[in-house]
Amino acid sequence: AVMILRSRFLDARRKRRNFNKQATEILNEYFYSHLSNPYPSEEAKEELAKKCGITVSQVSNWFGNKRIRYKKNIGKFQEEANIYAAKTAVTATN
Amino acid sequence: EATNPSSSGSTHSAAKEPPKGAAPNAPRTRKKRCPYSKFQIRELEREFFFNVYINKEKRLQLSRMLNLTDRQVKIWFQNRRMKEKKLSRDRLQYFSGNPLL
DNA sequence: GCATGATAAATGAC
DNA sequence: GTCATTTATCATGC
Repeated sequence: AVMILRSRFLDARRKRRNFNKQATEILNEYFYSHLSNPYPSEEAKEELAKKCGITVSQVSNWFGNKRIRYKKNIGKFQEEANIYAAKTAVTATN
Repeated sequence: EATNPSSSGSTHSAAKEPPKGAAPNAPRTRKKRCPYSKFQIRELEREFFFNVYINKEKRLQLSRMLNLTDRQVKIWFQNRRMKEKKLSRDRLQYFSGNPLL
């Protein structure tokens, strides 16, 4: 039984599973509200991880991928940026 | 599996190195990431199994055998130690935090 | 067929 | 030396 768990763990790292929509919403919300400095602190990462139901490493992976893919093609993310900008604007007024 | 998928077997000789002094303007281009071959990985892992920290002598020897720079070997061991640490963290979290499914 | 998460080389701060 | 990161590559989801 232990061996089954162990083997499952070992190859479970690269068996990718998409995050649920809510987690992606939370991550994007933070990213686009800190677009000038999208580098969450260790504490912020832990809080994001808890809220998203993922690990801190996964949060780091997400931000690493997001930063470079955003930088590489800002135009492609423009619509997404506007959406979350508007969303944070609404929450700010409330 | 025997041959190196990365072209020419040499991962550094063909790569760009800072000009020896001809061009003072230094747009030092970052070295392109070059995945290592199965053979290179096996030998590096073999040495890593014996000792996580490699001394300079074995490092030079390995770099010549694998056609890598000593700097590449040094960095590989650094990254490999970080990987080991992360694996330990993940294992701990996986086996302690979760109920056995 | 690309989007996306994870991993592998490479750099730099400290 | 560690360690967060950048970048390209890998593997999978859909």
